[in-house]
Amino acid sequence: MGEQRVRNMEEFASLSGLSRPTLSKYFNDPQSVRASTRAKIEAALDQYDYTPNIYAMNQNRRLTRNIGIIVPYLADPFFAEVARNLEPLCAQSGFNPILLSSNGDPDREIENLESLRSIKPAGVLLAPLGRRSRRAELERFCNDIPTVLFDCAIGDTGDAFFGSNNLQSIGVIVEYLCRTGEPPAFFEMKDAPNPNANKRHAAYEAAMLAAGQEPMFLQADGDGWAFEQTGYEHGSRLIKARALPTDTVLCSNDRLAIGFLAAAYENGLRVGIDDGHALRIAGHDDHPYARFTCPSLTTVSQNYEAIAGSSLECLLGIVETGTRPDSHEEKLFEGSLVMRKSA
Amino acid sequence: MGEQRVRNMEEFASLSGLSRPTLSKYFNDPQSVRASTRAKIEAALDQYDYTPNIYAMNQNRRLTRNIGIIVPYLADPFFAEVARNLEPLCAQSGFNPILLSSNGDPDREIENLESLRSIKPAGVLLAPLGRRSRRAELERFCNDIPTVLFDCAIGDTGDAFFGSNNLQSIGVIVEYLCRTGEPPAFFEMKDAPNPNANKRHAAYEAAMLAAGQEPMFLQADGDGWAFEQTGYEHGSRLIKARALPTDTVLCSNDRLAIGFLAAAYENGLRVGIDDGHALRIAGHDDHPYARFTCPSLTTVSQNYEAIAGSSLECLLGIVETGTRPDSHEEKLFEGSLVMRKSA
DNA sequence: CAGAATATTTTACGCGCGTAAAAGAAATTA
DNA sequence: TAATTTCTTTTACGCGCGTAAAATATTCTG
Repeated sequence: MGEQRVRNMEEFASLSGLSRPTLSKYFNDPQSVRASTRAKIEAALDQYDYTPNIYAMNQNRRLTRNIGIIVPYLADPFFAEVARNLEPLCAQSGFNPILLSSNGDPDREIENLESLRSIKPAGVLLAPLGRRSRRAELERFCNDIPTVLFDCAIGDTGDAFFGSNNLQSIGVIVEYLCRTGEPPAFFEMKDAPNPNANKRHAAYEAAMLAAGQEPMFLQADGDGWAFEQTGYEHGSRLIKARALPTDTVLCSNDRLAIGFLAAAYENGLRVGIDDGHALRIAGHDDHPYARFTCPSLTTVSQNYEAIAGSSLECLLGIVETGTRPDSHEEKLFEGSLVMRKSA
Repeated sequence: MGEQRVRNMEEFASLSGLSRPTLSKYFNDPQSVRASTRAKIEAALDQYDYTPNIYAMNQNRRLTRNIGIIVPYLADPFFAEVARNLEPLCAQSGFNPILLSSNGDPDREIENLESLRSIKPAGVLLAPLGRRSRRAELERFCNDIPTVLFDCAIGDTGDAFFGSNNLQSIGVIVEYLCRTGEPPAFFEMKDAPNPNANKRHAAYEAAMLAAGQEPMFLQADGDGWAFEQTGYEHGSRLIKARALPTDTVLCSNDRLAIGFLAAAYENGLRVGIDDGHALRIAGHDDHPYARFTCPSLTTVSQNYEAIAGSSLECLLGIVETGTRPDSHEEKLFEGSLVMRKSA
């Protein structure tokens, strides 16, 4: 490929026998020049080593091709997986993903947004922290820059929101648990950082009432994003105190369930659906490791791909048409029951 | 804070009663102007809403303040954790981290490097894929741009390398296992994507010989990064075929061990160190979830923080002095035994 | 093949900032 | 207070590209 290094577009223009503005047009959109011209350019591109200076391009363009992606916690496998999938999708559409993690810290969330702002992104995909997010500042950002929220909604902030239908998904698993054994108690964080947790709380309550059962809540206090630890500690406490009101526990998410499973195991409680079980434990999300817990975790899957894919598609639509929707779109994807061995 | 929006440095200069070059100097390094001047600038910064245009800055600066970070697989908790820690460290030093994942694909690894190249980063931290990496292209990149490798070395490519001392860490756990029970068989991938796996293989062999034992290898074929799945499938096969040569298995990494644990559990094998155990399983890395497996996983910790921290420190040193070392530095951190319940 | 439609070139300007050199002002030293 | 050092201003140029308008060339249509 490239042998001779070319400094700038001017030089490359004369080498390829074309004018600089034509090349500028080509680099903005290869389809915008005649096919014969395009062939010439691409031949020259093959012969010489030249790439336009991104900074000079972005300085003058109305719109960069940067897409910001902000997740609340990168070490959470759910978000790592989403980020991993989003990256190539962006690239395929000719956009440049900028991945940032808030690390569970509302200040960092805002810092990330401000740092994105200075990059003049075409748009951003934001999975907010949730209840602790600084709402006013988020809204100000969304007003200035096309932003699609996913995973967790903040009122009707942002041009659109894509997430899971917690009402449906919790409904499905509560119904399943009630049908196949004792009705489940609901294990959750007392101060959940994420409004999804509140929705799941409400969904559980509704589903239990619908099944003619009395809701039972088990609430752990614990801070931040160390869900497994919280699940383990509070789970141990409950088991040791024999404070479980039923033999079935539905955890607000799989990470809590993983911790609870560890607690049950260490306290010699046999978890599962086979005869002689002492406890059934179910989760929510279909975490990448749910398949490998002992026993494997019964849960409700979140449609990761649909959520990530739709969010990006929606954002790119806004970016490419250049018109922001006047109404806040919102779409919730249904979860499906994943029956394994733990419940 | 900022009320009136200021377009450019020129305008901000006149508003703050200073000259543009002085401001330019300030934004490059606040310490380079007199304290009284700095106070004036910061007062103005408080009063008006102005941030320099990054693109214009980077266009003309010899050096950007971008640090590229490339990891082989973002959904691997080890790398997610490293990335999560690296981000704020960069920011604290006034650098801007750009996080990219190779997703296990050598082509993407090179694409990521090329995409970084166009951003003219001050330096990059690279955890390469390993054996599948395109070595020649990596080296070309490292010649052009200050690059520190971590986790996995590729010959002596890069200005420096920071990783784990596999010889020592495997030695420690092999010695422990031999001392406390039957000598371990070594469970690994047949075609490991990562040279660390080869080093661990050799380290196991050496440690076993040193302990006067015959090395025993259990090799799974499986592709890519789905280690848990591979560990589970091959583990099930071995257990069902009663093909384990000893009651102790040392897995090349924790993710394999997590899969193996699941296989043992499903096949009714009691794993652990207490009396009556059928199997002992150990891992390597101290994966974030190793604490929560059933039973909790005995393993050797990698010093994540030291590896990530030292790599960044080294890179920033190179960047800030502007001189690249003439010899390839290499530092290996020792792992420490983490005794839990599985072995 | 003429005329219309479309692409390309030319020309010219602007973006927002870095940077260098010389001149001027302020702070420090003796 | 004068001399010296240090910092700031002025002036001027350049970076690599976007973009607009008018002139020119190419391709398409009938």
